Amino acid sequence: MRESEKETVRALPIFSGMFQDNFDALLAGSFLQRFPASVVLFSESDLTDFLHILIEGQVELFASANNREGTMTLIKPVATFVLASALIDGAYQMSARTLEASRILMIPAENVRTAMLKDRDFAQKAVLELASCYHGVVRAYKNIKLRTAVERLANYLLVQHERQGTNGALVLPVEKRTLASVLGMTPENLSRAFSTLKPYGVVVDGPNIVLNKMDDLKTIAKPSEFIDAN
Amino acid sequence: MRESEKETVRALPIFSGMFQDNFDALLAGSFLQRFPASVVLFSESDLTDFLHILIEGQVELFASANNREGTMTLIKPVATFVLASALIDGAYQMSARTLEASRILMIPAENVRTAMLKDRDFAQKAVLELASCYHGVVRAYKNIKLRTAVERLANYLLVQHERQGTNGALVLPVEKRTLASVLGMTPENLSRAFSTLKPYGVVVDGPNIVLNKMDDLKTIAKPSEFIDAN
DNA sequence: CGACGATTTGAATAGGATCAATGGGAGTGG
DNA sequence: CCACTCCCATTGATCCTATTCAAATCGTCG
Repeated sequence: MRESEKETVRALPIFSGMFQDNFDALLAGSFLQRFPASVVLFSESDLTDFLHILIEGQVELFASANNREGTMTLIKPVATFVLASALIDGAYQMSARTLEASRILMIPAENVRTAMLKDRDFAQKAVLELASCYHGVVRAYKNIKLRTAVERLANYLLVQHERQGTNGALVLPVEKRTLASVLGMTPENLSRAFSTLKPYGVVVDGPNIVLNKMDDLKTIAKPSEFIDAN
Repeated sequence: MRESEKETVRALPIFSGMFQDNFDALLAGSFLQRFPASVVLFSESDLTDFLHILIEGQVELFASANNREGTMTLIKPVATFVLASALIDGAYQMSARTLEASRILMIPAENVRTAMLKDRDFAQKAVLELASCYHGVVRAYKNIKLRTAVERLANYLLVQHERQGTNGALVLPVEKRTLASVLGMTPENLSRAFSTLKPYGVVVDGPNIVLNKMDDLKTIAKPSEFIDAN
């Protein structure tokens, strides 16, 4: 890993308060690796060797069962993933693949567990991160259990709209087929869900979305502070 | 709290390795409270005042949106709940109600955060507990996203069957209406799912279930190590 | 140009929910 | 002890949501 990159990593919130010795020990045996798009990084049954930190690119965490496959969540830079698995020392529980060419910092799980014990600041931040991830999955679980497909899409659009500046338009950050999987539906059904939202002022042109009737859209979406990410 | 009860609590795995001073500080301001059945303990929007530990009884964590309600998970003694919320110092994110008369140890969330910083053994165990809860929600999320209602029921029966001794029979530990909510379906649909499983050797008599064709049941259930709890 | 994959649309089907009605305990009060 | 009530569970009928299968369009890339 280059020195400049090491400094970038060092500046990440989760590492920023660590003692230098502990940080160096944590990164011993770590490496920053480049992956092309559409590469499987690990499978849910693999034993957790590394805590991953996505520096650049995009990663999908997904799961399979029967013959079905579903997106668990999308990871965007800069963020850790599979922290829980790295702490528990078992299987990853989720599979991962790159959606774009990506750079990923891979830290031996063993080092993470050691650092948790040695460095109080790191332990504190890792715990908060983990608790936050927990609430993230809880939100996703509520989302799919308590809402219909159209409601999930409507709320997704509202969240993206806010994140992208609340200016009446937004751009889908992923392919529609991936979005469908994130929202727990088939690509065909996503197409139809967009059609259903047309009377609510949702205009679709490829990845470009315009929201013309925010009030109507919110009426059908019924957004909830405790489901939709801030 | 009585001395005998305090000792029971002290012996719980999550506390067993704590220094006595830290344990005493953690329990300062805590109380063990009795609740009758069907009482709401807190709502998802409430600020997290306490880490809860269910000593006796049964508790349901649930969530609401639109006009719908869904069970997130059931808590059985002895187990902590809302650990993540207690660490983050925000809203509970889930609501809770007793399903039976219950005794619950309530520890001020502030104390938990302090203990995490002061006591390494407690911090270590709390982190593992949290990571384990995280994987629990991930499993639930996979379960509902990748399986049909009948498959969820079939796998639920297989898990309960193992937990209860793998002797060809099991007893449902909750009312069917609650089970339906846990499995993400309506009570009517649960009834029909049981009917669907009849040709697979599932005989239902109230809460008593007999499994006569384990192989057939497994064929339709397609159990997965990474979805179904051990 | 031609192949491939993403997206959309249509038609048919399956999975679940809703509404309504009935039967069956458990608990209550007379 | 019995009648009554209430709630759970089951069953039927119907409706709605979402998936599947098929086909057409479109854009990208070699």
